Amino acid sequence: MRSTPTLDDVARKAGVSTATVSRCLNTPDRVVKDTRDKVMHAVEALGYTPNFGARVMAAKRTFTIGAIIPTMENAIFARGIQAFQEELHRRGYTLLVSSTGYRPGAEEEQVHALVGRGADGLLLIGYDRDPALYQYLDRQSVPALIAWAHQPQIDRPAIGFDNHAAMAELTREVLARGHRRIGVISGMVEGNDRAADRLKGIRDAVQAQGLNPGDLLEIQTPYGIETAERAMETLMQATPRPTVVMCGNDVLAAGALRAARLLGLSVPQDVSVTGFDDIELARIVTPALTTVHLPHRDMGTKAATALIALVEGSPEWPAAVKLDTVVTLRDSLGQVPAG
Amino acid sequence: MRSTPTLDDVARKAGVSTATVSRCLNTPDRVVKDTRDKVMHAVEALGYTPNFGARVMAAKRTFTIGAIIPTMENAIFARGIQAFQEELHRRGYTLLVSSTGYRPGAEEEQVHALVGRGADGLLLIGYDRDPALYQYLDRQSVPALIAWAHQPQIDRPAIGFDNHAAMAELTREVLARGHRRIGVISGMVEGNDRAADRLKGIRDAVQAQGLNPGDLLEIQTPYGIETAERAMETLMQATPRPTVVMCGNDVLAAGALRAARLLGLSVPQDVSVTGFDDIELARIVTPALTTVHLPHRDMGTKAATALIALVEGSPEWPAAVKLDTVVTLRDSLGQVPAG
DNA sequence: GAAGAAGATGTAAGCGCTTGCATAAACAGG
DNA sequence: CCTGTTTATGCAAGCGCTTACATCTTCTTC
Repeated sequence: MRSTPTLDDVARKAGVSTATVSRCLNTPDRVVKDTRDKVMHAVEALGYTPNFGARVMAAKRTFTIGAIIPTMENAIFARGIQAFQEELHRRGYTLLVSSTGYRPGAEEEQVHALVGRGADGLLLIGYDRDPALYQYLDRQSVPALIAWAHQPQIDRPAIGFDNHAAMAELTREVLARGHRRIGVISGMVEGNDRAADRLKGIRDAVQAQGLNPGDLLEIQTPYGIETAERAMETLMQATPRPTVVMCGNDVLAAGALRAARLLGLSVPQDVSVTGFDDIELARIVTPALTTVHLPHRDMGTKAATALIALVEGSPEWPAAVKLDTVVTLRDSLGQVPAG
Repeated sequence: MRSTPTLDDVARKAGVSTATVSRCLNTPDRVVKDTRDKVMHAVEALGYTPNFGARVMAAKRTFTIGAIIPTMENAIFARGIQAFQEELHRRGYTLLVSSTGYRPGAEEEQVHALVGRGADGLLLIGYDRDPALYQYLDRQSVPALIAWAHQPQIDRPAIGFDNHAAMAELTREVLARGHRRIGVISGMVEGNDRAADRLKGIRDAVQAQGLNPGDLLEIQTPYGIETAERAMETLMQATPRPTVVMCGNDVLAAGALRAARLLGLSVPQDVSVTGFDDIELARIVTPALTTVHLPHRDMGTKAATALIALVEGSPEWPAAVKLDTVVTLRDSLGQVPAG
């Protein structure tokens, strides 16, 4: 097993110094064409790839961005991350993604892994994490951009949505249709500020209407179709039954819809269902979901631009950017059933 | 901006040599508890993280696996990759994912990036790629495992499904229900052997039945709900109309279903639809999709085990492992309509 | 209590690359 | 043809870490 060729091998083969080879690869115009050809030829012949570790160590710059997301299974992140990566690529950066699988402690691990690997910047989801992690990032002076969330009062670069306001707005639509018995299927709020904000949005909107948030029938459950089905079954056993079930995201809503169908309930005649995110799923299910549209791709692209600006130390970036959301009315939300 | 602390800083602060610090971090049991505490304390205080590049360079081993997938947007890969990552993590490896977005040439780029970054092994999707890339990997002696595909005649470590056989089996079910006018919505087959195999599976099964594969109404389209809708609309304009539309995957099928609904056609009374993959989507849409079930998570887990074995130079791994698929009958496939 | 074994720690040589500085080559102008 | 520039290349010092080997401590054991 011949070991992989090094700069030195190339240099020797091309009959030049390692410095020249390095320059050929990094700043080709500082090398005369003739030499460059010789070098490139040697590179070709040897099948040489620069050793990234060595390069980083010597050059202090990696053009690598890391992203840590809770899970890859969720279309929500997939969408935005894909756009994020596309924009990064366009700008000459490489994206490395890793996921925590909602495992506690995993995020810290991944941050260390990515930072150690020389990531120039990090994309993180939501604000909610151990302050020590922020400290660590500051100390390492690795810029981090928070995405999918927006809390203007927190002074961190972020880009996202006002989950609270968006869900409150959707709730007002629900209330306007006469619904008063409201079921809620929320994601787990612990360590997930998106889920927490959405839940709070419902509560606050209900309260603003002069109703008692304590009357909400809330269930928290991990994201997933199946778990949502279980939750829906439970909610549908309450007496009197909720006339609407608001879900923390579209995946949960899809599960709720499915459970309703299996229970022989029709949506929205017997019970209404709402989602959040407006992923493709929302338009595929029957009936189509009333939900909150989030501009995921747009966010991904903007996040890339912002993070690069941060990394390259560009002038200024407003601490927190808020992207607009749109309550999107479709068939799954109807008037409260008579009686 | 204080620069990030190095092994040296830690050593100085703890009053030991760098070698001791390194040992504390890598082989703690070779250091007496007392010293270890001192060192760990210094590490803590300084917020030290080892520089990965340097470590790789010195140690030649990264415990990093790279995966290159066409896209993250597709639940199909997401599922398997998530399982892959979970297993890797359990075994002490870190997964770095990057996606090509079906961009030609992107895969090569990513392979170089990952290999340069010291990936110990790579997970690649499908067989179909420039032979030069395989050569390169061999030369660098970076083991690569091919997933999501299975071609026993090719002597490369792989784990996947027999897409051809599976689709052929599904086709026989379709034929058994009397369908003869068959529409096909396939993914783009160029550079995508999964799509190509599935398509061929249909053709061969049709031919085996004594029919003419040339009579199939085939459309190739990029993956996506919308594109599938367009394709379905086109197919439904044919006269006589196909009585069944077989799709290259569940996402395409979901689009076809949606288009059918919009056209006022009911499934399966007016037209049947089949998918492939059996992602969650398949059970959520109405009617539920008849499709081919692929054990994605299982494959992800097994792929991790296999790749680690390859990386660690374990005895032997059968060149190509085939996982079983199951034709799963649900409501979207019915008997051919009368008349 | 001395000799030897076993264990803990330090020393220093790289790993492959970039880059400031020195040197050599090429060119221009008189 | 010589000097003064400009340009192309080489030299060599690290970058932060691991690890064989050397050295210094502790234990054992008789």
